[in-house]
Amino acid sequence: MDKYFNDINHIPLFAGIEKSNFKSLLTCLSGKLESYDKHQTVLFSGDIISSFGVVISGKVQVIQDDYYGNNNIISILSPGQLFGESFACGGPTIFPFTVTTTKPSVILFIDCSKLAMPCRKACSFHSQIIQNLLSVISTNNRGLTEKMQFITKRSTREKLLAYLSAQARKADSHSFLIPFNRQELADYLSVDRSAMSAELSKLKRDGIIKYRKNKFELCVDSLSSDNV
Amino acid sequence: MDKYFNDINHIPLFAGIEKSNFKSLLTCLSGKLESYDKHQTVLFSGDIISSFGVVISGKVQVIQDDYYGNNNIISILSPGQLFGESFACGGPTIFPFTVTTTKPSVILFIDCSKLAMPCRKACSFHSQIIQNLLSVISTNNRGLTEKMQFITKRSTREKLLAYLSAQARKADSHSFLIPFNRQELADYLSVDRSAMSAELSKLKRDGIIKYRKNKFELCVDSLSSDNV
DNA sequence: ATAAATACGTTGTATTTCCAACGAAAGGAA
DNA sequence: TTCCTTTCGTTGGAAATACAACGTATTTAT
Repeated sequence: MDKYFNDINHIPLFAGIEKSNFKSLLTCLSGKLESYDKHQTVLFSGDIISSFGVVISGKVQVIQDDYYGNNNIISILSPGQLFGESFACGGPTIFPFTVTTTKPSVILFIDCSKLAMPCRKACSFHSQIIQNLLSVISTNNRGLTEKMQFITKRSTREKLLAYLSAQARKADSHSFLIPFNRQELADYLSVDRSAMSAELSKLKRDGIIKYRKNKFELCVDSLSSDNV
Repeated sequence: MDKYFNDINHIPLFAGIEKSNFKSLLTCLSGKLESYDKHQTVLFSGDIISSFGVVISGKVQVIQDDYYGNNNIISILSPGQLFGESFACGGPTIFPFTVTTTKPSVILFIDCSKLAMPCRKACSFHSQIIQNLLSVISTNNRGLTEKMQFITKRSTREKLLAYLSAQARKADSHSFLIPFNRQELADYLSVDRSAMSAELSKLKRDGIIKYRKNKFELCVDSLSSDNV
């Protein structure tokens, strides 16, 4: 069991937790460790969950099977990532996705209701975990909110400009690197890659942006609202 | 001051908190009440915040001014709603929106770092608040995730079908009511209203859905993945 | 170094969406 | 009732997107 916990500090949920405290923490939260083979189902869509999962090792997929029987991959999770947290933390809720392993995996389940309750021992790491969980969910939230701003734009051009200007703002510079290649950027903005590529060319031709590979630059002299 | 807190139980963050405990709770969390006139700025974009706001009375707007100087309304908040929570709860963070009042408003600010810490009095409502906050943020998260599933579809037809089948699943029935009129649905799915209306008609003509006003029905005999 | 694979831009066509405008239907107010 | 407002569906033209296909550059593997 110990072997799994060598790098718990790389897991955002356990940031700032002493490794020596970790076992008692698990007891305190009644964490449950489960092992799965490849292609096993961890959670079924429709399950009512009050605990969330932490991927300790392996790899799992979160899948949505819709009304028409199509399977959509919602996300692919690597060690350190959570699933079900925003369902379990709102009281027992129906979980609308199916979680399956794509590699042999070890998963830690933590009961949400145990979390918020102050434990008898008033352990210091207890409040740390709560803060971490709040932080993880909040970060997730910010990511979704930000992405929403881009995707809700109607045209590819607007989506690109919204995305690029947000990156420029973050970098606090006209020029900046983006962490995506073209296909990934297209997926992120949910547009067609080739159409996006064409639109990028047009933006360049129009003198609004410059780019080369994943280095982009917003042209200052184009900063009028006409372009958006 | 008391006048503001007559219906704190309608505020999700304070669900389950006894009104009699409320004052000591505020002390415990060092909550700060602030009053604003109409059209005052509550938070400036770029502010570093470690506390979030609870709209007690009035009405406020959350606005994003982008790189090109355009103002986009992110959300309009009524009493009981929060802002800044997913920024403040991830440690002190730069807040990328501007918050302004559109009516005279009273806002309660709560420091996030005070929340997670167990207080000296080990008050019971403290853990209740944490659970509530987790619940609020989680619910927000679920809403964003769900909406994302619809909006990331490429065509209006797919967006509609994804949305409608999700509603059908929630209602656990082929027929169900939706809480939007056409314009609101179009805004939610971020498509053009008239184009959406046309697409709805086409879906009806194709025998895939039936609808009248805001009552919709998915036709069972059309449940093949060909339509999606 | 060579070959294979991947990433990227371009183009043309078929679809789809947007946008503006209009009329019909439904609902509310006087 | 009558008038006014809002909601909704429809249509047509302009614009944008998706999709498939292809050539080139760049990267990775052998």
